[in-house]
Amino acid sequence: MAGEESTLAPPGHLAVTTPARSLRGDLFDPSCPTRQLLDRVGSKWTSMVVKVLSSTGVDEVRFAELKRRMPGISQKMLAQTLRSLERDSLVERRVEATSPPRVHYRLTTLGASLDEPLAVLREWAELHMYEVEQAGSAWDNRVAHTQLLSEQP
Amino acid sequence: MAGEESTLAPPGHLAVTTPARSLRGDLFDPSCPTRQLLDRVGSKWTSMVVKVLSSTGVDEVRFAELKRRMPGISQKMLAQTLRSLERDSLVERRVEATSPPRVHYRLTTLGASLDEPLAVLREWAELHMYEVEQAGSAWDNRVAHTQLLSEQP
DNA sequence: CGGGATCCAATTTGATACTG
DNA sequence: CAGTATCAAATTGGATCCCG
Repeated sequence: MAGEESTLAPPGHLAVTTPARSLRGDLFDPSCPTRQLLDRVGSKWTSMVVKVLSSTGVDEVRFAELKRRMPGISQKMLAQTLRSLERDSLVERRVEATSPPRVHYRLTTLGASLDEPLAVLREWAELHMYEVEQAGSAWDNRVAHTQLLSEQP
Repeated sequence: MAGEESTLAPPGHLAVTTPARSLRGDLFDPSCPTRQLLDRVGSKWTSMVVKVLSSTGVDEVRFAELKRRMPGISQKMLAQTLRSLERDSLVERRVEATSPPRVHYRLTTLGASLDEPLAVLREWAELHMYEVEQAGSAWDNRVAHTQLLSEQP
């Protein structure tokens, strides 16, 4: 995920944050938009939050409900992921000032639009990842076999 | 990236590797195809290798040439990324037994097909990441400002 | 309830040096 | 040339405890 507080502007002048995109926008430079997107969707829970928020009937979901729909996530990671998404304007946060307070999350229009590319990725995964996994197992077996051979005295 | 040698089958029985996909294929379980794909494309150099191999005129590229086209990558990371992709059957490796040896890489059909979903992601990134970055800067400024206020004695 | 703050373990990446 | 091996640094994720 993007550094939580590491990106804070040095106090005293406003963050301009236009590092003069070095080359063309190639994947290797950190300011490349694709690289930045990949860093986000690659982080463990981001895509799932987007998916859950986009596939629910009601468009707002509360923190606890969200957590319940994502078995295995800790409060910390859920809060962290949500704040990252909020920072990116992909998610909106609404607080009901009751006691105890209720906090609702929803995708922004921008966030909702991200679900489409992710759906394409999901589709590819469902079509082809089985083949990838099979290839991986076969490769591992070949490696194990090779190692056994070279260990013979 | 998937563990390099951690996935080796215990010597003595073949790896069956069908962990009875726990629930539906939801993103949170490690055997979910989308999760596995995300782990791969999320790793730093994978997507770039796919892009470079898919966008070149000649369909085979040598190791050094590949490295030259990816400023910033180390030999180690390039080799590691390539072997991961080879393990996944997304890339094929061909060795010319000359001296010194020449090693050529190319995308498999499977690997080439992955470029399409990635292109969709790239397109979204180019359309919308600027907005995301702007939102991030604004958020950081708000946070910095809030902190300054709370620091007043 | 909805987090923030800490501490810690595991992974990932990078720099460097060595080799067939 | 095309790697492998090793070590150190940086990130990331998770477990916990605490708080309004």
